[in-house]
Amino acid sequence: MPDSVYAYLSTSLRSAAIAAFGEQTAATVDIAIEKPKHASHGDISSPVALALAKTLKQNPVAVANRLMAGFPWDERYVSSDPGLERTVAGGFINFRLSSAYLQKALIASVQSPRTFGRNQAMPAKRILFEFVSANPTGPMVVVNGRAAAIGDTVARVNAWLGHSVEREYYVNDYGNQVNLLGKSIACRYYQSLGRDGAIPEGGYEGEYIRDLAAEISAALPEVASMAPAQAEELFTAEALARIMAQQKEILAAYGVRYDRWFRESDLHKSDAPAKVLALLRGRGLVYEKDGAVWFTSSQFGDEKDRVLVRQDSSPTYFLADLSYHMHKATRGFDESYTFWGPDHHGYLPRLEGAVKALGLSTTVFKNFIIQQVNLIRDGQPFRMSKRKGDFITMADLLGEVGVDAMRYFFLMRRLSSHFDFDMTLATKKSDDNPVYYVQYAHARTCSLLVHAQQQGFANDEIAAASPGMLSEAEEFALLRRIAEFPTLLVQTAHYVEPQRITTYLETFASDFHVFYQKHRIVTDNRPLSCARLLLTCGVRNVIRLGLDLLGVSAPERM
RNA sequence: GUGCCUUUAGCUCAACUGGAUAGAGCAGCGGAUUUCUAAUCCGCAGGUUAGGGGUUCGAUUCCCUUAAGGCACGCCA
Repeated sequence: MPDSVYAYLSTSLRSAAIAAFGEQTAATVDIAIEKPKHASHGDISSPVALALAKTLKQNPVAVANRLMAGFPWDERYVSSDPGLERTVAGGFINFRLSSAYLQKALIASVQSPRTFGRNQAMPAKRILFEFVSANPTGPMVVVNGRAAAIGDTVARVNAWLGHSVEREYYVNDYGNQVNLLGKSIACRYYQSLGRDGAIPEGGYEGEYIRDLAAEISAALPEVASMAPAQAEELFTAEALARIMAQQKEILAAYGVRYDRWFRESDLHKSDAPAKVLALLRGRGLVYEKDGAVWFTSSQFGDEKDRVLVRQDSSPTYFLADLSYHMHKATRGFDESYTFWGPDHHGYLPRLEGAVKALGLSTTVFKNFIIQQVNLIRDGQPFRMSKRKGDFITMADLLGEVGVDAMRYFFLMRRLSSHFDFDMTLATKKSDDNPVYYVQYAHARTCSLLVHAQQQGFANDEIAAASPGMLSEAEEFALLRRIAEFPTLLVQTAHYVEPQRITTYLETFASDFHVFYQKHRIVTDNRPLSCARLLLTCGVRNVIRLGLDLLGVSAPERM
């Protein structure tokens, strides 16, 4: 038995098409299953007859009717009651979910909330998610917060679906940037001792550099007696450790825990970069020019060739990144997602080109750019200036708006959209803040169940209620929402679009508020009350589950 | 200059990846509470989907083009 109505419909429509028009014709079309825009069209529909009509050069309605003549109706999924809905309209084939299907979903959401929505049909995969990976040379910025929310939630959804997920943070603790970090701190340290010296070209000038210099020299007084080069090294190592610890702390407070912090420097300690170089060289994709070693990335869609090994024979970030990808490839993941910041979109063509050149599968390695974030305060764009000191970091934003609003807001939009974060709205505890709207619906279900208990409704009695008592339009709307949840998760994971969950929760919350407004749940009619309380349980579980996947709390009282 | 992202109601965004009458929230206006939470609900109004062209039964979605905004263009990471 197919585990979803989608699977049932697509196989059934396929076999009906074969029966009606023969295998050859049926094979020419995809069986699309979609949710109609208007509820009056049914719960699920398929435009397959429109596509077939084109191949057959026949009237779509006639094609649809012929196709449906041999359709294998199954009441466990859809209702075949012709009075319920016109099955064929304008060439679309419309279905209504059966009561049996809806009731089964409700029971599942109430009885096994810890597995509701898990996809048993899908084989479990091992999936790696790398995200944030901010340079350990300064504080994390607001776009890192967006990446953290998205990467973590996509990982949560995949884990929920039954996959084995790992979260990884790539630490760029090697090369010029970290050297500059150490030099900058050393410079501030010597300045504090009254010695001369300027921050090196391209070095870090933020206030936190002074703080690090003071903290480290206080913790490790022996730095005073060290030669400058040695002191620089110590400052570098110690600063990296401190910055990483701080990043971990902030991310943990934000609800994100990584399974692994992968250090770039470890790659350089091994022969991994040399191996990648040899591999590319063996394929004739490498050449020498101006004393450097180049990769022919222009053959792979990049605008020009890129350097792998510099004139001074040190490896570039690019080469290290390729060896990192090779390393990931040897670890046996079925899929490997990398979420990049907006500043990396120019980098992806060469990376994807090289990944292809290395023979790595592009269906395994998937890259996503998370677009920039603009802060809005009091309706005005908040222009950040490091010099003036009015710079808002990820930690600042977290402190100001809190985990719930911050994660929720970052998850409201698709990754590719440039996001305006309205700080004033996010901190507002009012009805125009969507986080509270959804949380309030959850709190309402909880207080309703508490109220029912006080009125003498026992949990057992509610659990044994008959969902067949539910007949109002508002009740069916909620049943459909619950039944829709498993598909929502599959699609969210497939398209990597977490905003589907926030959109879903908002409409779901709205449906519940409407239901609540229109119907009294706890009444003298005991069987009906129990059925409505059962429904309320399902609503509560699914909203809570959705909020959990977003990393947003589900308060029981507000 | 080149590449990438974005452009849908006054504002912020959806539209299940090419389907039916483009939908929500906020803001605006008008209503609903002797009731299980009014952080709620109901109604009204709001559109040439930035402009133009193309592809086809059908386009917000795909292609071309123009415009606007943003980001990136290093032997940094």
